[in-house]
Amino acid sequence: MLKDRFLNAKRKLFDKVYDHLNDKQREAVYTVNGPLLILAGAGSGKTTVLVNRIGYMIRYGNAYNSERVPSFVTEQDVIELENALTLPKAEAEALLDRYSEDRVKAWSILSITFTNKAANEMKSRLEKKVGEEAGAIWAGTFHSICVKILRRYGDRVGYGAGFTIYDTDDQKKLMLSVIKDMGADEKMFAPKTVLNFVSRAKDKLMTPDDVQSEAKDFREQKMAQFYKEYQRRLVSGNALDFDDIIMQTVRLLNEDAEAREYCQNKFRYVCVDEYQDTNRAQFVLTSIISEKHGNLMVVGDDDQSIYRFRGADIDNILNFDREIADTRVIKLEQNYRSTKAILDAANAIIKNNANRHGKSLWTDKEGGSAVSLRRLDTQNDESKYIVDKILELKRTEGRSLSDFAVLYRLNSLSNSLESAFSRSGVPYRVLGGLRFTDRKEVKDVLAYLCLINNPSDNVRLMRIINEPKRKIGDSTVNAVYELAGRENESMFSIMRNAHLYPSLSKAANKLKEFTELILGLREIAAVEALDVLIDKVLDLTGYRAMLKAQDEQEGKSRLENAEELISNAVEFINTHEDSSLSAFLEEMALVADIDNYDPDAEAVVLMTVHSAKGLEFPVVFLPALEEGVFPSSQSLYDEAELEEERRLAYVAVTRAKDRLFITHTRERLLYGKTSYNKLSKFVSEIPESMLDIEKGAERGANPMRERIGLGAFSQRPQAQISSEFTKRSPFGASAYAAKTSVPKETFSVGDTVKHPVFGTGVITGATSVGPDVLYEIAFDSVGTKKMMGNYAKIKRVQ
DNA sequence: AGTCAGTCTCCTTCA
DNA sequence: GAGACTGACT
Repeated sequence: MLKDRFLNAKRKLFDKVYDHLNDKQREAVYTVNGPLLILAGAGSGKTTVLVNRIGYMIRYGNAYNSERVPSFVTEQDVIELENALTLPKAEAEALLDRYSEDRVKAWSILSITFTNKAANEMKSRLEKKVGEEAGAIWAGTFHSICVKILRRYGDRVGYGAGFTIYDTDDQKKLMLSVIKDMGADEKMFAPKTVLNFVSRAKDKLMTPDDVQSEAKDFREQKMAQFYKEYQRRLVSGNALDFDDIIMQTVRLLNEDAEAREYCQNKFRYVCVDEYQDTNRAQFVLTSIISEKHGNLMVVGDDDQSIYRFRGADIDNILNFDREIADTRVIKLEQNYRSTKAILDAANAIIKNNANRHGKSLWTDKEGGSAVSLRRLDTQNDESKYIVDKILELKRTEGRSLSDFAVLYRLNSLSNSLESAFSRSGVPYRVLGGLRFTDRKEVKDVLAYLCLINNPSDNVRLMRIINEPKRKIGDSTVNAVYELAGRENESMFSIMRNAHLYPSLSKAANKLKEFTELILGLREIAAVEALDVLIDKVLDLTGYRAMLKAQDEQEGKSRLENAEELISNAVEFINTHEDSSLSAFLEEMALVADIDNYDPDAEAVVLMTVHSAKGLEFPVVFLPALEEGVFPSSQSLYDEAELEEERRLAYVAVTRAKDRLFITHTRERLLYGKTSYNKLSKFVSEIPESMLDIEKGAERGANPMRERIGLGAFSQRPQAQISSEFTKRSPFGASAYAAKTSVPKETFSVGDTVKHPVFGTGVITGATSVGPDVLYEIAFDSVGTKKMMGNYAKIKRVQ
């Protein structure tokens, strides 16, 4: 009796303390023990749940679900609890402190995210919620956490504590030398392709031997060999690439009992965010760490899994509850971000995917403006339409420029938008593009620092040995490289003794000079602070002088970038206990960009849909929703790829809070080719009743209409058809054929056609050539042919 | 060693 | 169509 009353009152009071959350969110917060999968739809308050859950664990342990009644509890206490419902929240919270159970120690929590940005956001929100104790939580990215573990135990799997991390650029250089040294043609095997192959293998924890034994053909055999040699060189240089950071940590935890037990004992509670983005290696990693205590919580949204191309395995989230026994699954489907009109459109799109858990977002808000669809003639018209619309909404709805975002599938689509914005003088920012640490000058200076830190780093040495020019040409570098390989020494040590090698005699002095420069800087590094060191590097290597000598604009901004590194160093010294050179280099290797996206800056923001994931904007424009662009042409004939594109479309639509504008164009210049694309199938998946098709907008080829014999533009008033259709319509505008200068039926990418000789095929390209169209047609039996529309005897196949 | 013209490629991205 | 890259030339 008393027990029931107590438990009841306690739980009621908890529900009051967390009454800013909905039922599902609260259920997630209270579920502390055991495996937990939270399927969090877009805008469903995922981060709030994560933060509140950790706060709850630390403050109350498992109090809500506990069935225990503490022995001290009297009827008085129960009455106090029952009456506490009217208390202010802070007092109710304090009262519940008395009934906390198995409180979780902050240091036993491991919280993993994908990006530094997310990790930092998590840290600062935890600090607000939990206070000082939050500092003890291990919150970081997969990579930063694994590096921490490897710095401690890496020697058990052959990595000295001072290991270096290779970025994509370093990897490319290393792989190129592997391919060349193994006598293969780098045109047949592009380093990028081989690296991608290696990266996918490492994502799945496959060693070179695993890959070798599974190789399907000669090509894969060969790439497995490159992988093997590439890996050998990484290890001998005490270096890891990004994928190694995860894979070698898994290997360490599998092979070394002490390291495994350390992690398993320490991290009693493991939380993983953005779980739909994890790859196999990351799945295994989190499984091992949480194996002992079984408290693994993962949060994600299978409908927002958009990183297949970089190894993310959607099966991790789809099968989590099947792979891990007794998993509790909680779906967060209430959306607090978008209007009903926008959510309905998003649901209409995503429900066409077969491979998903199945969620449907809802909101208790009613209405909202319908999603707008507009068709324009060219991409310049499209850009102008967007700019004009923004100015119009700014005027009529009093919106700020920071309310608007333009999200596109391809970076190259930003060009025409950018010129429209700058022509009209509307402030805008393009996100993405070249990152700070990707700039050549920044990489060069970092390469100097790496070499100072670790002189046996051949890849970095080759990067800067002749930068600025020291008259050490390729032939000399190659000679050093070969000697180093033969003598099994680093290039640096060969160069120090250059005079001993006859083949280097001519360059010996210059090589020696270079090593002395680096050794001198090493001495400076030992006594001076980081910022001073970088300044000296710029001076003593002649790098600063080189940039100053360059033509004004370019050199000046590049020098600014290089010097920005000094500010980074100062910042680093101020915020880190260990401000050694190696600690700084590690930070620079792991931290992508200083995140400078300021959501309040008074400017329209332009970015890819991928980079917009996790963000939200009051008004969103989605240009180029066309077949072949979005969905991209590479995905048109592959169901899994197409589902991925559909998820991307879902992400795009769910970024919008109030208004969504979709546009497409009659013709588009892409990769130097004019293409005529149909409206994206994703837009066709939205019921017409949900769309506000603006005057002049059309739905494109609708299979239903074609079947019943209506042209795609049959509803279009005749008067408006004039000019833009005197050319040709991408939609097979047979109804207007007589009006156009091209008397023949026209086709667009994706159409199936029949040729009297070659049989059936699919249009893969359509380029306007004077008054005619040059089609590229992939025939089923004879491969791809190019033919002119006016002369080719091709017919549409239904 | 540096310059220039011709060639090739081209999606999305984080650590 | 732009940018990266290559190879030949000075």
